[in-house]
Amino acid sequence: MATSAAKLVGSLAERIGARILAGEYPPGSRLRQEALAAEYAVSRTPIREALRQLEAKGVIQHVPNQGAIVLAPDARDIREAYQVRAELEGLAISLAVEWITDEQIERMRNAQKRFAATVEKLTVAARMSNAKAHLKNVPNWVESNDEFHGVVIEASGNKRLRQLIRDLHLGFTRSVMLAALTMDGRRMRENVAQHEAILGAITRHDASEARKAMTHHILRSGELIVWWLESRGGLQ
Amino acid sequence: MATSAAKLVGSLAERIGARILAGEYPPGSRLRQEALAAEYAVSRTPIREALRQLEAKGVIQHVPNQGAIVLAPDARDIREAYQVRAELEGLAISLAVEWITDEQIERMRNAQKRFAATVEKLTVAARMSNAKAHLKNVPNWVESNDEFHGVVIEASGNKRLRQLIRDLHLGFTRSVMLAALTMDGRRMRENVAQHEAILGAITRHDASEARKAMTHHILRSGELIVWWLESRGGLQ
DNA sequence: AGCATACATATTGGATCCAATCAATAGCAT
DNA sequence: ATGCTATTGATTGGATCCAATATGTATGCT
Repeated sequence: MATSAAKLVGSLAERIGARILAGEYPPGSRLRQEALAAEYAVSRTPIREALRQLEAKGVIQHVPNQGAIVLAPDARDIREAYQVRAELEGLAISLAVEWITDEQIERMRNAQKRFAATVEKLTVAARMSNAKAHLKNVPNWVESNDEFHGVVIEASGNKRLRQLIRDLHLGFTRSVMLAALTMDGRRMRENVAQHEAILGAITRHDASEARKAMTHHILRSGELIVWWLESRGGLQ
Repeated sequence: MATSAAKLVGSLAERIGARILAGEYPPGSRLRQEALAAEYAVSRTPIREALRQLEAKGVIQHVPNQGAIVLAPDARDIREAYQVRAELEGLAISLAVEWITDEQIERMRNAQKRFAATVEKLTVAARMSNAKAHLKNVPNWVESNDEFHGVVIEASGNKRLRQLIRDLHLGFTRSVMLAALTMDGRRMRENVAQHEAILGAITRHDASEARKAMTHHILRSGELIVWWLESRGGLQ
């Protein structure tokens, strides 16, 4: 019974990776092959191959006779990754400026509208310490932010660049990032303003200004996350 | 008899990757698990895991019921990769400028001396169509060039950046690149001059100038390789 | 009680097994 | 001959097996 699904291993790696990102397999925890095999109703063989892929992508660490451990990046790792990400997305937007279509700009504008509206709601939720309203709006924050950045990367037309940026995101449990980025009203509005500046520059097709705005935006977000992590003693 | 070597799979992936880079498994060729297993005197299991790692790193492509194929990047892929590499090494040097030690600058200066000397010999070899002298000097070209760029990346102090740049190099059979870069005296001297400019800027600790020189240098090399490939109908 | 040692169990890692799929060849009809 | 079909052989892919190592627990000693 070789392969019922098209690419089982790839799909397993994706699903496991997603759950790491979601924090369901927390940083530092061990991934037992037998348990994963049972969970996904397959044998250990494809699980092992999926884990090797995640290892190659830097999501997990493989200790010789001990198995796979979800990596727990420290402040320095995050600072390094954001430095690189700022640079790559800076490149992306400087390329995108030349090739972006009006339709894509429109998508960014819409994403930005949703982003601003969500930030407004999150700000209110934060002010009233309304955890429920907060949780309800975080997915919208993620969606509109991803769309905004995604359009830029797509418009850059560089597939390799896209792949690298995507891989950079793996390995950081999203929930912790989000906590840092969606907790404070002032910082979130700062984010909105940065997006606005980016949107303005790209609309004017001003490559160098767009790049500057984008790298600044990402570096600032990175600093915020690092600050947040350090102020509460590490990730996890 | 679990694991005699510390990390068998990793070592296999490295060795197979090296041979791909060396062109011994040429682009487009199929990698048969059984053959590899025999070659490295192991069973198919660790081979399969190593192939999964290489797949995750973008060195090979995994077609569902057909196995692994060495990727054959086209001109566009190479252009994309060099665009990214230029950006990443640009970032690396702008960071390195701040942290580089005198000892590291000295290492760059030495590498540059060897590089210039080797280019001189290669130029003579090219002028006299002396293929033997050419082949004899290419390893020196590689070594001094790698050292030059390696010091910069090391001095950047960003490990993630280093990892990314290393992975970017995988998947391009080196021999073809080298052919493009070491064939013409004028281009090689241009390369030497670019290294000189980089060295000057980094010695003066001029970050923006160093970055400009580095990105220019790499973009130019990329163009040269693409031109070379297109003028002889694709890789391999 | 605290600590070290020894044993039992759990887990990994390579080898092997077999079904499913693909590639190649041979056979057949047009 | 050329093109199509069927069969054989090669190869992949998931499951299973067993040895080696690590982990966890119980036992004995100070």
